[in-house]
Amino acid sequence: MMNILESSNLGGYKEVINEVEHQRALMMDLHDLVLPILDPYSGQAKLIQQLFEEVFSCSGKIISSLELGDNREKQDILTKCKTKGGENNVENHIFEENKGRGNKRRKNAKHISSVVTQAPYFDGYQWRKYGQKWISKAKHSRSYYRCAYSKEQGCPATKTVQQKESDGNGTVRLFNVGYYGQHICNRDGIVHPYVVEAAHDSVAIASQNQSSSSTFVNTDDHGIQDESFESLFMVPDMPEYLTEFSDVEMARAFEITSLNSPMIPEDIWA
DNA sequence: GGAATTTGACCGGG
DNA sequence: CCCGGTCAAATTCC
Repeated sequence: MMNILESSNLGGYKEVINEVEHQRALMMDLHDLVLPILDPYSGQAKLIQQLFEEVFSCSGKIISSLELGDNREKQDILTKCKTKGGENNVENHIFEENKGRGNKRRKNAKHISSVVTQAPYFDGYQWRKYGQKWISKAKHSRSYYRCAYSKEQGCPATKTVQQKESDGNGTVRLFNVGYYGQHICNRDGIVHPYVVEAAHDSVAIASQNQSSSSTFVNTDDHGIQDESFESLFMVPDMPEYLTEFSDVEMARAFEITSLNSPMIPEDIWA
């Protein structure tokens, strides 16, 4: 481990990051197996949820700091090893320009980390969707979220979620989740799962967006059918942690995300 | 009626 | 000029 960290080649951190991400994916599998068999109303279930939450929080932080180290290292090497011209300042600009241009557009926030997960909505933060795009020839659209407290607290954190093109294994849906900008919002201001639970009783959250997106049926050559299934469980407004696992609807929704439910149209690209 | 989402427009970098 | 990130009007949801 230390050897890897100390190594000066570009792949050093990446290896560790990959391992942690793998660990994360395994934890997610475990999570998906365990949650359904728990009695949602038992205190035990809450405790287990909490433990999962903490584990994910930890690995998230590890990945985050490793990515930062990785970026720093890459920049180092980039500045040492010359390349063509002033062109590679571009990367530096992205890192520093947060104030340079006073205006909004374009990645003003630097990339923090990327995670591959089965549960892109479970990361302990609340997000609000602000966009969705079909990316080049990707099979799935990418959704854009910003911190739910971006307005009240000016939190610059954003994230993108895009389903990975499956690498043959058809049983698991993986999502690429990219995080940009550091959270500056007050964590105390964030409602915790258990509070939320008490606050509003169970609703069929997972189905609330279906109707509105049903207009999005297109028989183009671009697997747009995907979109209809994505809307089945891509619940932009849902709290991004496990919280609602205590209610049956939510547990079912997550089941859909992780298992290949027959209710979900097959990926026509598979 | 307010809040959140959807979706096409817009913008800017490469 | 294309691509992808963001805006914002329209729409939906509660």
